[in-house]
Amino acid sequence: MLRPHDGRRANLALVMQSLFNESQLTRADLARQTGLTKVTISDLVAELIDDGFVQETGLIQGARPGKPAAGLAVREDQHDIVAVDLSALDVFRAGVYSLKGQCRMERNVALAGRTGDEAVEAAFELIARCMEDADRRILGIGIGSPGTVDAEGRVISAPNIGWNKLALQDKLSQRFTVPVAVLNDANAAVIAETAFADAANDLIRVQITRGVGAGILVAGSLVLGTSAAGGEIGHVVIEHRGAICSCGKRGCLETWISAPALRRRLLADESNHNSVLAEAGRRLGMALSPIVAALDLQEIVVGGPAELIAGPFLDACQSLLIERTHSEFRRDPTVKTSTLGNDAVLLGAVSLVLRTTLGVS
Amino acid sequence: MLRPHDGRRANLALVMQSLFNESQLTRADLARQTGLTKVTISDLVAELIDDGFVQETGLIQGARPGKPAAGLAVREDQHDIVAVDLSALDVFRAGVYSLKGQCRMERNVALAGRTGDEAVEAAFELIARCMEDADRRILGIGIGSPGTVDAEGRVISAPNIGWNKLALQDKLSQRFTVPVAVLNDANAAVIAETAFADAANDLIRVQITRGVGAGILVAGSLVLGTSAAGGEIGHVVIEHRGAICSCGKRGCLETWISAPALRRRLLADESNHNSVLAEAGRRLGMALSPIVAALDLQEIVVGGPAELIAGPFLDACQSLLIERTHSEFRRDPTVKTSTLGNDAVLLGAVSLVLRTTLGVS
DNA sequence: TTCCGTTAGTTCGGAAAGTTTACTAACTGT
DNA sequence: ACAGTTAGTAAACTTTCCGAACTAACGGAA
Repeated sequence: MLRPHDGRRANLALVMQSLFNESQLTRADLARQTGLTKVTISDLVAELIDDGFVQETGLIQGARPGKPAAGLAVREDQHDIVAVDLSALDVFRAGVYSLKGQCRMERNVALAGRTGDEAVEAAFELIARCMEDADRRILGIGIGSPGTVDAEGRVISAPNIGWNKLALQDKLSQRFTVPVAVLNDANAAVIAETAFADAANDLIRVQITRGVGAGILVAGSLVLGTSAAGGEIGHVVIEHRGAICSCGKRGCLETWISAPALRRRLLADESNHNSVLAEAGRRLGMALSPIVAALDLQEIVVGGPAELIAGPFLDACQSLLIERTHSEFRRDPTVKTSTLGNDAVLLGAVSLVLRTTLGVS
Repeated sequence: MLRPHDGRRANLALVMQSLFNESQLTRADLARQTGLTKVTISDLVAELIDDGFVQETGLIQGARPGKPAAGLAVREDQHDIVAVDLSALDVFRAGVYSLKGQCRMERNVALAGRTGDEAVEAAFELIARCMEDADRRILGIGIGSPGTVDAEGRVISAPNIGWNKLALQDKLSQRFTVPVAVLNDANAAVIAETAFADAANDLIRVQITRGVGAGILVAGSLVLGTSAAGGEIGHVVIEHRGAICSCGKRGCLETWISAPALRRRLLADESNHNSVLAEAGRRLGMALSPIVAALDLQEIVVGGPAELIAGPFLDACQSLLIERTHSEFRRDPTVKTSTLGNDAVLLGAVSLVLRTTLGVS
């Protein structure tokens, strides 16, 4: 159902989105951009100023007739966001971030082999520490979790931490008074690319670590999938002659290009460093080409160890992708390394909170 | 921007959607299903009855205490929809359809080699004939066109018919007074499967004719893509050792499994009928497996000549898909033939009008 | 047979949100 | 000085939804 209230929220989000896109706007600018009337914009802006999300930045003097306009900008000194990355093997990372994605505090906790409820407890304590140390109001808590996470923030299955059907978002919502949002780590990372690295709105972001996962954006929306397994491309068989995978199948993408698999291959064939990497890049391209064509993607972002992916690996991946999907009706896709480094998931958690609370993406 | 009016439209759509899903509901049922209050529902229903979209079907007598409820149902004798399929090689097909997808009139026109503006003219005349012959108010005109079609209903490129950047939707809107919506044929077909054949909301539908195309639904939304080329999987290279394709590449999916290619292969190897078909089915499975995994799809629908696709072709496709994407976290995908036959695009055009005018999908 | 509880639906007054219209404020250029 | 232009606000009105109280119609128990 849609109450008048929801329309208001959508329009507030529209204003915030415009203000996030440009560094400074006037009420008149906002009216023109959004299509709402000046009156409504004034009212919306007043509410946003009241809530501390927007501030006036003084009069804008211009060499034009008419009353000088009052500048408006996102206010960054009132609210912060707690972002959490649970995807690393041995450490839970968290931080207090500004609305624009600047890290203001960092808090980590070593996992030391803890799994199941103990790991949940560790995450709770880490977040509580962030909340206590924060010196501004916390807009919300965003979390990137390993495993499959459904639309309600339940971790359906995360074998490495031993989580099963864990209602993480619900539990955290009860414990903390601010909004909480949980997302799969790869999905968090992909929204970070659009929010903080100017990536496209139709995008796939592949993360290469111990395994291989991906997050997919279609028209700016995350692909969650029927079983919350959207983007899980690590266990697609690329060629049935490959090595046996931990999942039981043979020749999964992970057996070709996961970081450990790649390092093994490099050790086994030290003289042909580049050709080993290029071969792996082509394998990734084989997996991606049907996806790129089907979703009509122009941009692929890859995250992972730079010494593995930057260079021959991505070059070969892009070449093969173009070779296999070139069409006169579409621009050829480009394959880039992520510029967000190790913080992609954390920034994704920030973006997640911005999405769910302010409607900004 | 979102005016109060838009919220109203969304709530009207919500009511219509519920009424489309079940054959009969009461105002009280609608209030419970939608979350809106009885008062609002009564108001919305009154408007829908006024506009001829809903009718009361008499009191429902039940063995329960309380006032007997008045049944409500979608009214089918007031509005019809004009659906058009421009995707066939030599004929433009059109029809007048009821809101529930029943064909009430059929009108076709032989193309006789006409292309470009002449073909546009032929389509206009065909639609005009349908509008004149219709005996009920026309809710809208829905069109499935070959080629790439963008979100504004412009045919970006349809080589066979000689159309380029043709603002088909705009032109038709100016000529006819009712809403017009244009969609790519494969995209029309896939929304028909969910609307009229009970298919899932996450779905890919592959059409095998002279070429190979697909329509993709993610969470009920069509994948249009950056260049309006979403679903265009016909020219993904499956194996570089294949035949040379009309697009210039080698080993495109079309060279393996398009209807003409398949028929050629069957003729060339008549003794191994089934294994030729199974081999082709596996090729389709190779193309689909990364897509199925990435989008977490559980359902694949294939349309095309039954003598080619029903049987070994689809069996092999499904086997290979499961072989390559099986995961303990996901149900294995099923591959089905379309039950809509040659009318998939026409029914998709009907569904398109229902989507754009009533918000029903 | 009466009366109470239950369910369906409407009437009425009010709150929220956005619009139109008319206004004030403050500047540029002639 | 004054006309034209742009930014922003004030007041009245419209649309839309809701809560509370109401009417309508039924089954079942006293």
